[in-house]
Amino acid sequence: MVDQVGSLGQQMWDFVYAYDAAYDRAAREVGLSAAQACLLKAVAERPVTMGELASRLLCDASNVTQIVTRLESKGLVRRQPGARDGRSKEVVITPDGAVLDERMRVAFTFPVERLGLLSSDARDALGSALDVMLGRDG
Amino acid sequence: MVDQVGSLGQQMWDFVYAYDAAYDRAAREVGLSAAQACLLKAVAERPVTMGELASRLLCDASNVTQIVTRLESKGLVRRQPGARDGRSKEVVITPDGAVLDERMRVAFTFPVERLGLLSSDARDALGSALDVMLGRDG
DNA sequence: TATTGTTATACTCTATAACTATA
DNA sequence: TATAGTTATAGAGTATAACAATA
Repeated sequence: MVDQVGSLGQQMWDFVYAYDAAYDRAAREVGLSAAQACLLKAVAERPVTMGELASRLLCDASNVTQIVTRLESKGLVRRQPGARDGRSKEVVITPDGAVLDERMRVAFTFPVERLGLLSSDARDALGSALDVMLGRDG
Repeated sequence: MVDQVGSLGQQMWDFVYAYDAAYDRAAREVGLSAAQACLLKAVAERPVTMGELASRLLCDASNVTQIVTRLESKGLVRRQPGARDGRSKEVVITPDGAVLDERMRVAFTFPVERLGLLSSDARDALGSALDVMLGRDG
């Protein structure tokens, strides 16, 4: 059992390694860093405050300030005053930003490619395993 | 089917995100950056040349130079002349480095923790799926 | 001449501490 | 006074270009 976990641990490492590398490559293909692509993705769903971005990206607020400033200077997002709280700011994606986010999703072929190698049953099994490991059932 | 892949893609994203965050946290716990921990892990197996490290870490050689220099200044690795080729250098782990690498493995509890949530059958299924997605059979 | 590694440089990511403005 | 965000600063990761030493 320990050996099974050990070997699985190595496979998991290799897979995450390949996943991260592919994400980084895709981001650079569209002219972004991985961190920028990540933030753009978060903002693409809906406007998000700076603080919320820091929470979701698991980093310091001062870091978010800089990444947003860079994306803003590229015209991909803009800051707007927070809805209720005069202190807060929301980051909103621009049309150009939405286009680039979509290009990024297209460029990041890794997940679809790899999942496409699995049988339907294997996909089901993988989905169940990920649910459990993410604490989403059981 | 497309929806299945889409949902699975999100689960995969979430899992990789959690994995990366956990690795980063573990590295910081032992006083390393993720990149430093990664290089130390590579060198822990056996001496590796600078160029080989660049290949394995998927980065430029000049980057490896800097990371190795930092690890060397912490006394965790050392450079030694290459075996056959007088131009090359091998990076060798020191006793202190080996201790820290082991501490890192202990600190990085994420894989074992999460795999421990799975049944034996689910682990088998996950292992098979990863093999296929990593192109290691079929 | 080609290759291994380093140096110089520049940009990005990241965090800490001090600060401004608002609550 | 507490909170949201920014600024200043510093260390680390990263790549490109120019370079040294060796093959």
